[in-house]
Amino acid sequence: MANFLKMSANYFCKTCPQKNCVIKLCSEDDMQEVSDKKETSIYRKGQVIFSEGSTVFGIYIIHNGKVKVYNTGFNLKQQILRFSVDGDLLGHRGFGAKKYSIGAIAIEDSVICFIDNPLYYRIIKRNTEMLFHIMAFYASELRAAEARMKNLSQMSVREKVAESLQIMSAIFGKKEKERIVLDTPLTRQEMAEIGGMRPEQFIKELNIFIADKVVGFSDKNIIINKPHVLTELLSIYNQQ
Amino acid sequence: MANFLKMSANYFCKTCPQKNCVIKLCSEDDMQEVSDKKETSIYRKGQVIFSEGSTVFGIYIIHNGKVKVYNTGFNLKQQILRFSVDGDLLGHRGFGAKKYSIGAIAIEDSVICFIDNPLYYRIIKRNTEMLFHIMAFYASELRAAEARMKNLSQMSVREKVAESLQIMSAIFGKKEKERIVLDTPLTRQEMAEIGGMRPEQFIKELNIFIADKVVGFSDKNIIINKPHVLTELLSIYNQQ
DNA sequence: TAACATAACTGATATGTATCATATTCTTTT
DNA sequence: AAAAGAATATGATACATATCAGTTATGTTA
Repeated sequence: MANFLKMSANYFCKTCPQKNCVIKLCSEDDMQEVSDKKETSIYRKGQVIFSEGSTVFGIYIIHNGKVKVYNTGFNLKQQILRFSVDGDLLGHRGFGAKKYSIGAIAIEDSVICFIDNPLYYRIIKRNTEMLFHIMAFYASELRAAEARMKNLSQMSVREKVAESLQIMSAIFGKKEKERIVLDTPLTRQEMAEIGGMRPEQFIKELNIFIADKVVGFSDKNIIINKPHVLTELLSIYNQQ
Repeated sequence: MANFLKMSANYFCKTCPQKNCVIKLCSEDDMQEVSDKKETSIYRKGQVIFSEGSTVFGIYIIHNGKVKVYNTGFNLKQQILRFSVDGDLLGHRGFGAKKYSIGAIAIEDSVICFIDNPLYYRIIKRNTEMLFHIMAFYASELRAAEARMKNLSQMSVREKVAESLQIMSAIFGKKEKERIVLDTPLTRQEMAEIGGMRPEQFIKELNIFIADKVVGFSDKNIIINKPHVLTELLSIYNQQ
């Protein structure tokens, strides 16, 4: 972990380059206190950050990296609820609860800061701007969760695959002219879990998109050749 | 609306009997200010409180009554996201947004207080206890939404009907010994929309529960004769 | 009370989805 | 480089669900 020690010099909140972090909305004093007391760790790809049923001790903020937030159903079938990326809060669903109802796993090497509850509670009491930002974040996540709830119950497998591709585009996509390259570490299984599908279903529909030239491959990456086709397919769900 | 004027005497926050209202967590001064500036209205059964796409001006609190919160999918298929009852916040998903992404309709005559955003923002800034209560409420709603997201994508129609019956029990159920009487104004269509189903599906599965004596009728009310059968059927989704 | 409109219910059928079995490709390990 | 294991892919089949058409019941209005 020499790597960790070398990097940790960047983890003073004041000089931290992560501009999306909510701690940036704190007063100078509070930012200093967080800087002193937070614990910053590296999570390797596949490593568990917290798991379903484990105790809530505080809140996490992603310095950099990517995390999948999931929930295990019966017979171990998982549903991916959300991806969290640089600057995102993580574990905020646990606010006011004793145990996490969901789990979080790093899907690439990630640097994540942890702030314990007593400190977190103190700073949100004192920093209105940060607080409003967090409340607005909760509200937007609630809207997103409910929109997906409706979508999952109404979409066909084909549409779920299209939506999953769009969600992955937002997280992993790199634009190349018209095309979007999905450089993602996700397995087909995990891609299927975004839309609550089986891997076979995902693969079959994906291959239909490939036959239609909407999607392609390059260096084993999925390439979305015609993003607008997906957008049109899903437009009936996204209007307003 | 003479009825309204007569009742409005009860709507001074200080003397209001609604103990679950978050305003009860405010300071005396703030409660007085809310009491003066809020607008209390009666919504008749079926009346729209706010609709999808309408502008967010503030927040609602249910003095008494019952409200369905829904989202319209394509070809007008609706998904009921949640029921809100006495003391609940309503419209809080709109926090930080310009427009509502969801709609709310009274499903029985309801008395609802409205607080505009400037006032709401002022009081949550100043009242930490209220604020923490609201944040915990957001977190719990997020957990509930995500749990239902998983359930909707994994449950069979039979299980969705069982879950819908449980959800209705929590809102409309009156316990009579072992049995639960569902005295609800919901149509079959609306019951189906709780679980994202078609009314035919709901009715068919409901009748199978009736054939199995798990559910029955009395005075046109649905009676859940054996609540434990539903609980067992859903136990695989609720463990942890 | 009759007529109408809405809601509730039933059955048949087509479509879509889940599951299983198996084949192929890729990746990792020795 | 060979072998083993994992991930990906494909096809066949059974099952569940969606949809449609039509019937019965209920409630509302004139």
